[in-house]
Amino acid sequence: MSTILMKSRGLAAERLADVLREDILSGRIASGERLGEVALAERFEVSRGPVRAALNLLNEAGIVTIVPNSGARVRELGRADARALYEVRAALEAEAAMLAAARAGPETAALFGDLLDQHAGEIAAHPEGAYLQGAGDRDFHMVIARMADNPIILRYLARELYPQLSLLRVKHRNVTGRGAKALNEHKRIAAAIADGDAEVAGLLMRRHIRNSWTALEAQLSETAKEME
Amino acid sequence: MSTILMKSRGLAAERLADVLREDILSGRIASGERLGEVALAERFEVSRGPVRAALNLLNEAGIVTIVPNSGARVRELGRADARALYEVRAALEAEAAMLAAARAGPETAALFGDLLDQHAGEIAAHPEGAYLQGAGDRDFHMVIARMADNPIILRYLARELYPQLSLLRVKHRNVTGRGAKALNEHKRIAAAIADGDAEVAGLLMRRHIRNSWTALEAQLSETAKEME
DNA sequence: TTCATCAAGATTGTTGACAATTCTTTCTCC
DNA sequence: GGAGAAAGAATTGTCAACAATCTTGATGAA
Repeated sequence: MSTILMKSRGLAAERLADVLREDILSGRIASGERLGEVALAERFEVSRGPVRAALNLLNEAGIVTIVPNSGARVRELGRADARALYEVRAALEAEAAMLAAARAGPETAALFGDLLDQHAGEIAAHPEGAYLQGAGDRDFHMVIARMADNPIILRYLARELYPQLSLLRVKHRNVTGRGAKALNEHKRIAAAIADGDAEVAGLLMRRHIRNSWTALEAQLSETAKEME
Repeated sequence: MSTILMKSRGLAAERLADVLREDILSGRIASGERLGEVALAERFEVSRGPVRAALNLLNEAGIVTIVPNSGARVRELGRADARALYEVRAALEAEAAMLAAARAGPETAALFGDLLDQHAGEIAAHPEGAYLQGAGDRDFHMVIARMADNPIILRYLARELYPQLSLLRVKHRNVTGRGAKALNEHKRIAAAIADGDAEVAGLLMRRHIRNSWTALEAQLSETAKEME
C-alpha cells in the first residue's frame, strides 16, 4: 500500500486530504465511488473526526460531494460542469494574464524563455503530446497566476479549478494531442506579458483557454457515447 | 439576545454558521475578535463538533481565519485584500454579464426594467445614497450572476466575494454616496444585456466595478488614517 | 530595563461512544 | 408478480472526555 503514515506534524486532516486527493486524481478511486467515514478512518488508523475534516476539505476543492446524512462520494463531473469550469477559467486566467503583464519586469522575458524551452524539450521527448496534461502546461499557467500577485485568483485556480479539471480528465481519459499548438500559444502569451501588453495578453489567454475547451469538448462527446 | 434556537432540521453547523455570519456582517462581532470554540459551544448550547464545522464554513467564505492549534478569529481585511477582491470581482462579474447577454431572452428587458424602477424608488426615498450597500445593488448583481447560469461564478460571488465585501464595509463604515451614478451605470449594463450585446455588457460591467473600487479606495485611505 | 526561560493555564486536536437518520432487505397485501 | 410498508443494518451527526499544543504571566539573569 502506498499509504505511508508519516505521523509528522501538522493537521491530520490535511495529510489525509493530500493522500485522498492523490488517490482520486490518479484514478485509484473512481468517480462516484463512496467515501465511507469508518472505512477511511480504519485505513488511516485515525478516528472519524479528522476524516470528516479531510472530506470537507476535498468538498471545498470540488472533487468530492457531500450529501448530509448520506455521505461523501467522489464527484461526478458532467458536461455542464466542464463548461462552467472553462468559463470561469477563461475569466480568471485572462485576468491573471492582464495583471501579470501589468507587473512584468525586465527579467520576465528570460524567465518565460527558460520555461518554454524546457517545455519544448518535453514535447520533443514525448511527441504524443501529453504536454497539456503533464506538469508543463500546468506550470505555465501557474507561473502566470503567481505573477498576477492575487491570492484569490491563485487559490481558485490551484485549489479548486485545476483539481476539478484533473478529475474531469481522469474520468474521460483525456489526452489531447494539442501539445505543439498549445506551446505556440503559450509563447505568444508570454511575449505579450513580457512586453507589458495587458490587453493582448488577456485576449490571447482567453482564446487559448477557449481552444483548450474545444479540444476537450470533442473528447467529452466521444467518451459520453462509449459510456452508455 | 437575538439567538433564537430554532432546533429545526438541517445540519447544526449550517445554522450556527448562519447566525455567526449575521453577527459578523452586522458588526456585532468585530474584526479581529477571537471566536473560541468553547464559548460558542456554550452560547449555542451545542458541543464543539458542530462549532468547528461552522467555523470551517465561515473560513471557506473568507470572513474568518483559522490558525491551526491557535484558533479562529474574525478576519481582518486590509487594503491588499480589498484590491485582490475587486480584481476578481471585475473578472467574474464581467464574465457573468457576457454570459447573461448571451442567454438573454425577449422578457429580459422587462425584468430589468421592473427591478431598476424599484431601485430608483429606493434611492429617491433615501437620498443619502445607501443604495450601494443595501439590498438593491446586491440584487442587481445577483440577478445577473443567476442569469449567467454558471454555478461556480454564482457560488464565488454569493458565498465568498460578497460576504468579504460586506465585512470590508462594516470595518470601514463604508457608505458610498454613489447611488444615483451607480443606478445609471446599472441601466446601461441592463440595456446591453437585454440587447444580447455580450461584448459591451462585459465592458460596462468591468468599468462599473472599477468605479466602485475607486470610490471605496478613497474611503479606505481615510479610515486607515483615522485608525492609527 | 530588557530579554530569555519556564511553568501554569487555557485552547485546540483527537478519540470513542451514543443518538438520529438513511438505506437495504424482507415481508405482507393487493 | 409487483407495490408498498416495516423492520433491520449500516452510516452519518453529535457529544463529552482526554491528549497535545499554544499562550500568558511570572521569574531571574544579563
